[in-house]
Amino acid sequence: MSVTSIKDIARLSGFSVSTVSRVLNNTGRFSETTRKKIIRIAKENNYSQNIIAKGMRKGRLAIIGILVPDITNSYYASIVKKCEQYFFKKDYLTIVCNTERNAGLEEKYISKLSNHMVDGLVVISTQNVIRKEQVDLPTVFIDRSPKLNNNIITASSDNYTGAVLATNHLIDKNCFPIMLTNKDNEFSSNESRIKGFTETAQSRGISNPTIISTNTNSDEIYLAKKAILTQLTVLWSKHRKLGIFAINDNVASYIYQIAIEEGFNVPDKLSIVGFDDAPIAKKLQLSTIRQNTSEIAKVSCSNLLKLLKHENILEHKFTIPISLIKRKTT
Amino acid sequence: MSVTSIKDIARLSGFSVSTVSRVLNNTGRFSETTRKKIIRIAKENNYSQNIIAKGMRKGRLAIIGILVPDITNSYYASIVKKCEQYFFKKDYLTIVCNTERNAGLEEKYISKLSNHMVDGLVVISTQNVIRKEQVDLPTVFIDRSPKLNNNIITASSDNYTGAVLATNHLIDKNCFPIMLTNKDNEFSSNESRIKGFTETAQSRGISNPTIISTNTNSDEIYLAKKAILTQLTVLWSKHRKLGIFAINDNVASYIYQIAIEEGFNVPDKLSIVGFDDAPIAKKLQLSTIRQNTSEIAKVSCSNLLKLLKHENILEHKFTIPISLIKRKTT
DNA sequence: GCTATTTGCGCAAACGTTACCGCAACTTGC
DNA sequence: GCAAGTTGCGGTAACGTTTGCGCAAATAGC
Repeated sequence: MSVTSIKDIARLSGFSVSTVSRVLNNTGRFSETTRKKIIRIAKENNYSQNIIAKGMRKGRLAIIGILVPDITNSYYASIVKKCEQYFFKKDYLTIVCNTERNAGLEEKYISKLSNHMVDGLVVISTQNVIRKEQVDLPTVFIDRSPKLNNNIITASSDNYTGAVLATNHLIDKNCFPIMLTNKDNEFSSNESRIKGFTETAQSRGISNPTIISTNTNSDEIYLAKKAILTQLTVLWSKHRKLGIFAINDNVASYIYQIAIEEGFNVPDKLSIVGFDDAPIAKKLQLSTIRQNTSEIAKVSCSNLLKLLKHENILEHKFTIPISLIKRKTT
Repeated sequence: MSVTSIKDIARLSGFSVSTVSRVLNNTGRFSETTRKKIIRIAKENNYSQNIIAKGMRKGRLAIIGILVPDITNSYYASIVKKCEQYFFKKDYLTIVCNTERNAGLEEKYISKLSNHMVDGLVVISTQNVIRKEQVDLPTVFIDRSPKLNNNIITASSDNYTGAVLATNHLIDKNCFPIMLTNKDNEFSSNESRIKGFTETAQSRGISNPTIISTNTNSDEIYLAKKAILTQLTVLWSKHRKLGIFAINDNVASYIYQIAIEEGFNVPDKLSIVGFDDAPIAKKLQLSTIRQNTSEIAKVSCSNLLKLLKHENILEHKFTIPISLIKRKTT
């Protein structure tokens, strides 16, 4: 029930409020007998600190805010979960905000989180809130381009190398490389992957690799089927074996579905590499580029906490290694 | 930067702290000219309320805590997301806690969330923390058996009817029904489904439907393949067509994978119905029982808020309708 | 046995709000 | 023009902590 305050414990134990506080926080000076008595009475009365009052005094509540586009996406969920667990071990709780990539919502969330609600912020993959956020809170960005600003902390996968790995793998398997990516490629991670794809293909003597841009939202991608098939048909007239590097596993699995429906042999006629190593990739045995979400989370959280403790930050841009997982689609 | 306090605004505007507070909260009496001046000065100085101080005064921070086994699970993620969005619309923020179904962790989270950190709690599918939770906070339970206690609010899918729908559907398709479920069926949702499955089969004249219990964790289920295959082979010797009702879509998709690998024709030789309508079910075109996560979230959140406002709660057990989605595996 | 240090504890301010209460000044009603 | 009501505002207590300061008592040093 804990309706008891520190005053009650003081009254019941016969000591002053300050002595009780010192005992309970194990700071300052008090005798062993005093300690035992106060602890006993506190326990008997089921006392526990009022966190708000403590926060008021300390100026902080020990909460971290996470802005994430959509917790339902397994890649984001994986990062958020690991951040939450990391923070909890360090005695922070985590407020999660689904922003839907909606700038208006983001602003609303941020203004709610400001004013001492949270100690710091983890922001995953949002575009244009940067102005607002810098106002207030110690922040770490995940999946945002390191090049945007020099004074903010960012952590993201090594998207460029991921694309290099995928592209080389496809070419090694004698595929003509095709990249299937988002239509709205405002995300720097996308840019890096396109760059890695193009440069790798060119370095392997393929001057004109194909890039297909389409809407890749779960629902919208179903509309792109015909257009994709047309492009594939054209390419098959020139190349025996095609290799698709998809922007994520969701898209890759969709291509895989189409291949099964249409009877294209995978991987003999069409090879597929996804991105993320989401559960679906494991389930369908898709080859993919694994993003190390544990490491992304760990780097982000540890550096945010350093920021909060005003420790020296050695670097501001963290690039997390990435790896190729070979499965049945290549 | 908002280092400004209400006192600064009072000083700068020439009014008292109380007048400023009244204007800013739009309570009590003040003149229009006063209002304009104070608002202007507050804006100029980029003032915003210190949420902790306000919380101290009000006794609450307007935060809700959610205990969830694992945010990485799409069914849970979907519920958590909708709760978060619901609460945010009502001006609450949401702290998310991944409990991993670990009783020790649950207790730790709950004790962190108590002491005025959160106004209320949403608890998803945990077993034995009920004792602890009842101590403190207004709580809504999701996916817990309504029968456990009469004074707590619970919301869960109509698992019984879900099982009835699935079983009838399989029998309608001339399948001999098999249920594939968790080994540790401490969850009431599981019990209800088993009951629905058994009773339906019996009512359709099948007195001995098969129930296979195994570990259904993502990793562990891979170990059960041989045992499952053995059972299926035995049953095929007696029945032309088998129909598996799987405890969730993850398990269903695993069975589907096995069927493809082993060359069992789906749905002609083996039909499959999953549970949840997770993304994987849509992707693989699995027939399944859809849980209405939106409705579960809505009912849970709205009733928790009623509890917080001390409104009358009309009922304490909410059972959310469920539906059969027919796709390619039946 | 006297000074110097340490120990144990209490007082009170402060964190930034909100809200009750009271009091002028102004307005209304007749 | 006077009583009654209304409006606009300020003073201040309170929410439950933590913490700097001070002081008496106990202990140590020699």
